[in-house]
Amino acid sequence: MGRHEIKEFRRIQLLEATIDTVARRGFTDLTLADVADAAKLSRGIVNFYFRSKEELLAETLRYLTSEYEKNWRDAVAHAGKDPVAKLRILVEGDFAPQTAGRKHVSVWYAFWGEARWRPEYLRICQEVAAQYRKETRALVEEIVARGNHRHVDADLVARGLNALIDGLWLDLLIEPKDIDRNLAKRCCYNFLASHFPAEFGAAAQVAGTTAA
Amino acid sequence: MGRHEIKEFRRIQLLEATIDTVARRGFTDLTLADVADAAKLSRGIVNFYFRSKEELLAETLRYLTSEYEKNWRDAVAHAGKDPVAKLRILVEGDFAPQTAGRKHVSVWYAFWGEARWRPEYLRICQEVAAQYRKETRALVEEIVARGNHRHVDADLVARGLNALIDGLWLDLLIEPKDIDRNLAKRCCYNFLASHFPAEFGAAAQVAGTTAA
Amino acid sequence: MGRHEIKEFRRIQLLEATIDTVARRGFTDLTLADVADAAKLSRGIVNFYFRSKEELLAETLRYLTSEYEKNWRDAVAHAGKDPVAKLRILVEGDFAPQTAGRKHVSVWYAFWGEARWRPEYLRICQEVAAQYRKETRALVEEIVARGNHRHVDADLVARGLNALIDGLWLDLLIEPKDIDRNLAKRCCYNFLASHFPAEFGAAAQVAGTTAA
Amino acid sequence: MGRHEIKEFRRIQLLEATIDTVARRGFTDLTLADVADAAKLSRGIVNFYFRSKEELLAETLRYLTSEYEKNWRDAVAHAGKDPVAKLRILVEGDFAPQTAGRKHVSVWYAFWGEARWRPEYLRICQEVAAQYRKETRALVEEIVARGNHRHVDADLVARGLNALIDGLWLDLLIEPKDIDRNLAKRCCYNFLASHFPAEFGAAAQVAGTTAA
DNA sequence: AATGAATGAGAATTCATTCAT
DNA sequence: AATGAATGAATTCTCATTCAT
Repeated sequence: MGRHEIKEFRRIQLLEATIDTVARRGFTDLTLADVADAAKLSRGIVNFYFRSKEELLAETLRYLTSEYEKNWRDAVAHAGKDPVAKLRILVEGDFAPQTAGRKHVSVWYAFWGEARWRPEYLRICQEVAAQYRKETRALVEEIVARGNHRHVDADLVARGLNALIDGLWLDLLIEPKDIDRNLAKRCCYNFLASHFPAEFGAAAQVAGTTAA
Repeated sequence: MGRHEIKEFRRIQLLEATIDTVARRGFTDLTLADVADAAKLSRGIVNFYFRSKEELLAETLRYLTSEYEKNWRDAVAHAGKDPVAKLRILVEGDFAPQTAGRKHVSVWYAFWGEARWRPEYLRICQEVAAQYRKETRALVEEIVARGNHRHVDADLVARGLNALIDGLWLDLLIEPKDIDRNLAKRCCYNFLASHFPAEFGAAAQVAGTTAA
Repeated sequence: MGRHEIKEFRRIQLLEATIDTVARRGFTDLTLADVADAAKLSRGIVNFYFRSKEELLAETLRYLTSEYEKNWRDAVAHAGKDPVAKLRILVEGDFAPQTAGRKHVSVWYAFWGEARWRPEYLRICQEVAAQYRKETRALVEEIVARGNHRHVDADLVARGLNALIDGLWLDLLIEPKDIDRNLAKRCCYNFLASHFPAEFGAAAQVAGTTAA
Repeated sequence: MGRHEIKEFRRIQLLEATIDTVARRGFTDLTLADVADAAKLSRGIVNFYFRSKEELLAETLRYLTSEYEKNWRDAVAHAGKDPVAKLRILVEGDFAPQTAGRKHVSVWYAFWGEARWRPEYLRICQEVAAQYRKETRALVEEIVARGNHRHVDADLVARGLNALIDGLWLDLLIEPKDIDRNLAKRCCYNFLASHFPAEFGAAAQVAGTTAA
C-alpha cells in the first residue's frame, strides 16, 4: 500500500470504528479513546486524522449517508425498469438487516437526535433526504402516470412513504419486541397498496410471511 | 406554600428549565449549570432535587411524555363520540404549534437519539408509544367496524399512522424549509383517506388550506 | 470571611502561587497542576478562578506590576521632598532584596521574554514602564532645574537610568557570581554621579560598602 | 556537496529556521513541526539532526551568540586602533538594524527569559557577556589611561554600558513606539559623554540626527 | 431550603519522539 | 539522508458532585 492508500484506509477504519462505537456507547458517552480502542490504534490517532472530535463525527455522518445512498442507488439500478419493482427494492433495502438492523438504526437516530444543534449534520441529513425523496417521488409519479391514478397526489405519497420508513425505524429502535423488520415492511406495503392496490396488493399480503 | 408544595414547584421549575435547556443547547452540550441558570437558581440546585444528572434527564422525559399523554387524552375526551373526529383531533394535536413546534420536536428527538443506550428512556418511550397506539388502534377498529371496511387491517393502519407522525416530525426537524405543519397534516389525512375515503377524504382536501 | 473576601483571598493566593511556580519551574514548563499544588488547592481550582491559563498569567503579570508600582510610589511618598533623596530611594528600592532578588528578577524576565508574542503582556509592561519613566524624568528635571545643570538632557538621563536598571537586573539574573545588588547600585550611582557629581558623588562612593 | 557538508548545511538551515520560528511564534508556542515547516523539510527532521528539542534550542542559542560575537569582533578588528572609535563601532553595531531589529531582540529576550531554568543557556549567555564585557572594559581602560581620567572607574563604566545596551534593547522590544534605535544610541553616547566629554561629546550631539 | 466554593475524575487535544520505509 | 505515519505521555479544561454555611 502506498502512503496515500494507507491514509485513506486509516480514515475508513476510523470512520467504521466511530460507527461501531456510537452503536455500542451512544453519542453522549462517546470518547475518542473508545474510538481509538475500537480501531485498535493509539490514543492520539483521531486527532492525527481529524481536526477534532466534531469533525470526526461530521465525517462519520457523511460516510454513513453516502454509503446509504450508494446502496439504494445500486439496488435501484439493478432492479430493471418497472417503477413498482424499484419501489419495492427501496423498501426491501430500507428494512434489510444491514440497513435497518439495531446498530444502524441506533446510529442514524443518534445523529438525528443531535442534528438540531449541528448545522453541519442538518445539511448532510437534508441532502440525503432530498435525494431519496426525489427518487421515490419520480417512481410514484411514474406509477401514477402508468396506472391512471389521476386522483393520487404523488408528492404526498412520496413524502408519506419516506416519513413512514423513518417512523418505522423509530419503532424498531424503541420497541423491538413489538415490531420486527417484516412487520415494518408490511406497514409500508399496506401504505402503498392503499394508494395502488393493483400494484402493491400482492406485496402487502405476502410481506412478512417470509423470513427477514 | 408549604414545604411539600415548594419542593414540587421547584421540581417542575427544574424540569421545564431542563426542557428549555435541551432545546437551546442540545443533549451533548447540556450542563447542569445551564439548567440552573435557566431556572434562575443556584449552581448546586439540581443535585439537591435530583440524585444525579441522569435522574434529572429521565424525570424530564417522564414529565415530557406525561404532559403529552395528558394533552391528547384531554383532547380526545372533549371530542365527542365519533372515532373519526377523535382521530382528527389526535392528528391536529400532534401538529399543533405547542406540540410539533421546533422546540418540542427537537427535544423529543434528542431523547429518542439517546434512548437506545438508556434503558430507562426506552421504557418510558415504549409506554407512551404503547398507550398512543392502543388508542389509535381502537379508534381505527371502530371506524373499520362502523364503515364495513372488512379488508382494512386496523393494526397496520394504526401502526402506520403513528410511524407516519413520528417520521413527519423528523422532516419538520430536519427540513423546516421543505415542510411545515400543515403539509405534515395533509400527509396524515392523505394516508387515512386512502384507507377511509368517505371518512377522511374531506379532511385530506381541506387540511393545510386553513391556518394550523 | 465573607464570600467575597474568600474569592479575593483565593485569587491572590493563586497569583502568588503562580509567581512562585514561575520562579521555580520557568515559563515553558509551567503547568496548572504545579500552580494548584503550590497553592495547596485542588487541580481544577485555576480554571474555576481564571478563564484559562493565559488569563491566569496575564493577571499574574498585572499583579506583579501593580505591586511593583505600589512599592515605589509608597517609597517615594515617604522620602520627603528632595528629588535627590527620592531618586536614591527608587534605586535602593529597585535593588532591595525583595525586588531584585533572584526570584523576582527571574519572573520579570520570564514575562518580558514572552511579551513580544502576547499583546496583553506588552500593554501591561508598557504601562508600568511609562509610569516609572514619568516619575524618574520629573525627578531628574527637578534636579536639573535646581542645580543649574542646563546642559543635561533630563529625558536621556531618565531613559538611561531606567534602561540601566533593567540591564543590571539581567546581569544579576545571568551572572549572579559576577555581580551582586550592591555592585549594581554602584553602577546606578556612578551613572547619576557622572551627570550630577555634587548630588550623587557621595552615594557613588558609599554604595556597596554596606551589606546588601 | 559531500555527506559532511550536507549535514552541516542542514544543521545551519535548521538553526536559522529555529530563530525565525522563535521570532514568529515565541518560545512557549514553538513546535518542532513549525521549525520543520520553516525549513521546508519533513516533520521528523529535527530529531534526526538533534537529539531533542532541548538540544536544538541550546544549539540555536550557541549559534546566535557565536554569530553575535563574530560580528562585533569583526567590526572592532576593522575599526583601527583608537579605543574611542572602537567603542563607537560596538555601540553602532549593537543598534544596527540586523542586530537590534525587532526579530533579533525578541529572540534574545526569549532566551534570556528562559535562561534562569536552563543551566546550558545560562552558561552560554554568561560566556558571551563575559567576552563582551572584557572587550569594553579594556577599551574603557585604554581611554581612561590615555585621557588622564584617573577618577573614572573603568569597570563600572564598562558594566554600565553593557547593562545600558541590554536595557535599551528591552525598551525597543516593549515600547517600539516610544524609542527607536537612534534614540537608544543617543542614550549610550550620552552615558559615555558624561564620563568622557571630550571623547564622546560630539557623538552624543550628532547621534540620532543621521539615519541609523 | 438553598447557595456557591471547591473538588477531582475524565476528556480532548497537542506534540516530541520513534521508526519502518 | 529523509520522510511522515503513528505513538502515547502530558496538559488544559470541563463539569457533575459534594458540602460547609
